[in-house]
Amino acid sequence: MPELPEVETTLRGISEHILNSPITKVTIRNSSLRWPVPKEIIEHVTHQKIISTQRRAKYLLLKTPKGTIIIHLGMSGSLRILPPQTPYEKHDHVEFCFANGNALRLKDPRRFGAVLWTGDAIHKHPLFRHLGVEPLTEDFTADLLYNLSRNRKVAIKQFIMDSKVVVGVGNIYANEALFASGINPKRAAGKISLQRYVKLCTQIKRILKLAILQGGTTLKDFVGGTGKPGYFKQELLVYGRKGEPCSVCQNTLKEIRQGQRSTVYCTHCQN
DNA sequence: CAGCGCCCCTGCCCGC
DNA sequence: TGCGGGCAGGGGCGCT
Repeated sequence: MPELPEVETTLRGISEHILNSPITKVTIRNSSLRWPVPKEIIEHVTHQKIISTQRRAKYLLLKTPKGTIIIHLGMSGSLRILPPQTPYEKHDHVEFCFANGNALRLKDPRRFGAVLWTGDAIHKHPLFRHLGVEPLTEDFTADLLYNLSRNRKVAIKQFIMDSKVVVGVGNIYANEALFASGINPKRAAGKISLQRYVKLCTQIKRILKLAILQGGTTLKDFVGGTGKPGYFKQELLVYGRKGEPCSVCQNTLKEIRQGQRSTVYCTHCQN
C-alpha cells in the first residue's frame, strides 16, 4: 500500500504521540512478518524513550538512546495511534504502549511489512547500505538519473522504481510521474536524454510533494497515523484508469505489465 | 554487476 | 449466491 507519501504521512501523524514518553510494554501478537519480529526488541526498548523519528526510503525509524526500531509497512501495513486497551482486531500484529497512554499499533493483513531492531548506526544496516538517494532532497537530480542510467537497458519505469537509484517511488507515483513527463514507460532508461530527465526529476518531486500535502493516496483502507484517509487518489491521472480517456488527449489509456506490476499510460502523450 | 522472475500473504473483485 | 482465478500500494533474494 504505502509509498513514500503514505509513509511520510504516517510518520507525521504518529510522531508527536510517541516522542519522549517511556515505552511501558511491547506486544508481539504475530511475529511472522516479512522477517520474524525479533523478540529481543522487547528487552531493548521497554523503559526506553523514542527520542527522534525519521523516514529513510519507505522505512520508519524510531530512535531510542540504545538503537533504532525499524518499521516497514509493506503492501498493506498501517500504523495507528490508539487509546489504551483498544480491543485488538484481526491482523493487529505488534503494539508499543507508552507511559503517556498512547498505543502505537501495526496492522498488516498481508504481512509483507517488518518490525526490526538495530543497535548500530542505521546506515550500516544491510537493508540500508545500498539505498539510493531520497527524491525530495537536492541530491536527487536529473544529472544523477542521467549518469546512473547510461548503458542501462531496463525500462524507465523499472529504473525509477529501483531503490538503488532513488528510493520511495512506488508503482502509483512512477506511473503518474511518467505520464506527467510525457515519457513512455517502456523506453530504455539508457536512451533517455538529459532534458527529459530534467522533466522527470521535476515531476517526481512535484507529485510526491503534492501527495504528501494531501495526506497520501487512500486506495482501499490506508489511513495516516491519526486515522485520516489520504486525498491524493482524486489527483491520479493514469494509475487505476485503464480504458478511460486520457485527461489530456482523450485517447484510451493502455495497461501493460512490467516486472509483474501494472503500468497504465497514454500511447499518444507518452513516447 | 545487470536483468530477470519468484515469492512471501490475505482480501477483494470479476467473470462464469 | 458460490467459487476459482487473478490482481493489489513492496522488495529481497536467487538464478542466469
